[in-house]
Amino acid sequence: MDVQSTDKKQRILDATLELIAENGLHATPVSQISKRSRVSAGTIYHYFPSKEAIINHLYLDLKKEMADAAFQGYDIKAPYQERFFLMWQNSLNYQLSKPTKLSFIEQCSISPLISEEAKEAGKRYHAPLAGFITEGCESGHLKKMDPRLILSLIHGTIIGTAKLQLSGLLDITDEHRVGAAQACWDGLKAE
Amino acid sequence: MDVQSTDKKQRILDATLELIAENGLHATPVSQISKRSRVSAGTIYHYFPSKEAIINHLYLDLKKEMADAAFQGYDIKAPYQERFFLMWQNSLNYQLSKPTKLSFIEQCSISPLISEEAKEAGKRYHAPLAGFITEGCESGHLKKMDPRLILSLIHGTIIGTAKLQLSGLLDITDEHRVGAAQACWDGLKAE
Amino acid sequence: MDVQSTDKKQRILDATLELIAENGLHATPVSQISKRSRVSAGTIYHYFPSKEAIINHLYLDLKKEMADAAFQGYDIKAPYQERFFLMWQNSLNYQLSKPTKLSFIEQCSISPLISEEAKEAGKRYHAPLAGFITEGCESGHLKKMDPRLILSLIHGTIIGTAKLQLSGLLDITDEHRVGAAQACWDGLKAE
Amino acid sequence: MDVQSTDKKQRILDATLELIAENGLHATPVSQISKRSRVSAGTIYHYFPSKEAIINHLYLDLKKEMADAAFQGYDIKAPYQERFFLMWQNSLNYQLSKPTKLSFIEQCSISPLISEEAKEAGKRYHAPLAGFITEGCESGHLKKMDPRLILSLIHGTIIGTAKLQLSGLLDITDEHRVGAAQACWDGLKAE
DNA sequence: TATGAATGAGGTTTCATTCAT
DNA sequence: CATGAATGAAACCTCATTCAT
Repeated sequence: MDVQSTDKKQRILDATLELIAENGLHATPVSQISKRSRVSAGTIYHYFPSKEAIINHLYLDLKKEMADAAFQGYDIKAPYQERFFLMWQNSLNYQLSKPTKLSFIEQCSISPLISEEAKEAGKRYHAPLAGFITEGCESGHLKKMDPRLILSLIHGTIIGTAKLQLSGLLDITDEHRVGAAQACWDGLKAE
Repeated sequence: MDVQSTDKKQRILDATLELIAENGLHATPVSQISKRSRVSAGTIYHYFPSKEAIINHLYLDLKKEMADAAFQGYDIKAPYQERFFLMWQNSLNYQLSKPTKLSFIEQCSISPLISEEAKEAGKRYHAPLAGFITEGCESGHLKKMDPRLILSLIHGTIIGTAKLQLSGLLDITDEHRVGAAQACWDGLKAE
Repeated sequence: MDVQSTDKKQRILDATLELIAENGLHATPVSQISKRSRVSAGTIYHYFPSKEAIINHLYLDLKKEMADAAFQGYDIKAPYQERFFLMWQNSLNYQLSKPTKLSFIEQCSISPLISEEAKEAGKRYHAPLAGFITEGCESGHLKKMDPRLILSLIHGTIIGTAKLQLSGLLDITDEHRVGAAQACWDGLKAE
Repeated sequence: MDVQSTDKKQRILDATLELIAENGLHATPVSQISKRSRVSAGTIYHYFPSKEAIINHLYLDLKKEMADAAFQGYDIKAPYQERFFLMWQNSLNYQLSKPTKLSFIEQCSISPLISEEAKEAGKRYHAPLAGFITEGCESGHLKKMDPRLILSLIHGTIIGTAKLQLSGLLDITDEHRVGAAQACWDGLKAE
């Protein structure tokens, strides 16, 4: 696949992401994706077998991107708490800087449009994060709870904070970021 | 509106909720709502002006129900922490016992299908909860953070926990409930 | 049929006339007729077997009314030309004073909604007018042309003048009325 | 737009015209237009944004065609009366040879289906005709009446004559044509 | 590879009419 | 007689997908 091709495929994905974030999963016909991406309807079907496939592809791309974002600047030798804060902030920053992506993921993650296969693959991207939590539990930095529950609680606080900004209810300042991360840590750290 | 009528209206709402939880906001045509509710398509439009109206109605109903559920057994004279745990558990129990409702709300809360008007009205149901948080901040039981941020963090932990069960990743036991609630409290209580 | 009944029947006819004049033959559902007439949908079907029947009834009513209107103040002993002007003016005045009726008739007279039977019956109301024209031809007051053609030409000038006002293009003053009637007479009188 | 496309668009317009003339503005569903034109329902919406748009387009097409037809063989150097007769006959011939078009226009000209915009545009096609009338008034060939009224009277006699044939009441012969045109001229010429 | 006209199944909604009350 | 909730056929229109060019 040459540059031209990669470009078109990406434009299709970008347009789909934007439109679904703007207008919703429903209300995003292929014809609009075609217009926004400047790729003809026929060509879209050259790159993807169906509309559903575009969405599943996008879903996986984003899942991977989100997982990767968390580890930006990660230093395995840093103290556990420091790494915890880094990853929490990384994740929140990602969500805040790409609101369309949060909107898309939230709409799709429940929808049956996403195949079980894609959901399964999406979970695999969580493995490093899950490992980080397990490490914390075992090393005594985190409470003795099921790591999956801890991960969900962390994720919940990040999404909760990001949605607050997304919904326009509160502008998330640096002070809010630090406070929220601290609250999350205070709740999960072993006493 | 007599009993018969109320019944039909409710059947329409129930069927819509179930179908959207099962199949997604998209992929729930009126024809299916008609079949599932055993109310003819024409009659559906006798009770609601549009499909959108059904969904908005449902959204508001659920928002109210969720807000009310939180206050079940609320005793204003109980200690603050006790009330905090009660409401956290109430909310989680609600989400766990009505997984279709969580699925529906999560799909809709971002979707442009929900009118700004309905979103606004939905927020009003949060007022008592918001008041409870503000009280905690002012009385020194909770950290000095923006009450809206605190509320979002609490909500995030509840939804995060509930989704964990909904996705089949972990069966939430009583022990998990207590642990998660405790973590939430530990993170937000004034030290 | 008592007064109450007559009243309801008339209200149905009046509402139908108004609505069709306002919104067109299409775009006038029975539900609106019901609302405007303050007669329930079910009751409408007590008075008329179908929507089509209402329209046919209305059509015949108006045809008769128009024919009658032409002869208002008719004096058989008056000179022919005087009677000609009277009837021309009567007819124009009728159309100008009841624009909804002109609008209705123009929309229906071609439509296949009007049964052949009703059209036939409508024509019978023209008999006196046709007789008046025939008389003029035979007495040498009018040109020696087919009376049906003469009647159509007269009718055409009246409708043409009335529509001019109806369309808002020109406000028909007394001077215009007289001028148009004179032109019609000048065109048809035997030289 | 290639020949194929033009062809389809025209077939849609032709089918719509025929069906409305036959069955009325109401009672002409898109499904029938699709069948008669041998263009799938979906494709119809590729060429026109709505059914209303088809009808408005048709309306304007016909208005232009009618206006153009009047001037067929027009010779500016011919005497006024000769030009008057030419245009009157041209217009009548047009209406008689295209009865579906007359039926369509008569049904639409009042209907609210035709947008104000289209009505306005339709009127512009009358400008040359209006100019011809004004010229006659100013040159002393026609009576000193409002040119708009004169035009309406002429139009009324043409439509009246054409409808006579359309309704099957009288077969319009050449003799009738000449007689009617003469009557119209006699009525409007300056004495 | 790329296009976009074409398709027809299926979406939402309307409506004339009926019937239990 | 009167009502209006109920119906389901059919209206208008959209959309994922295909295919001739």
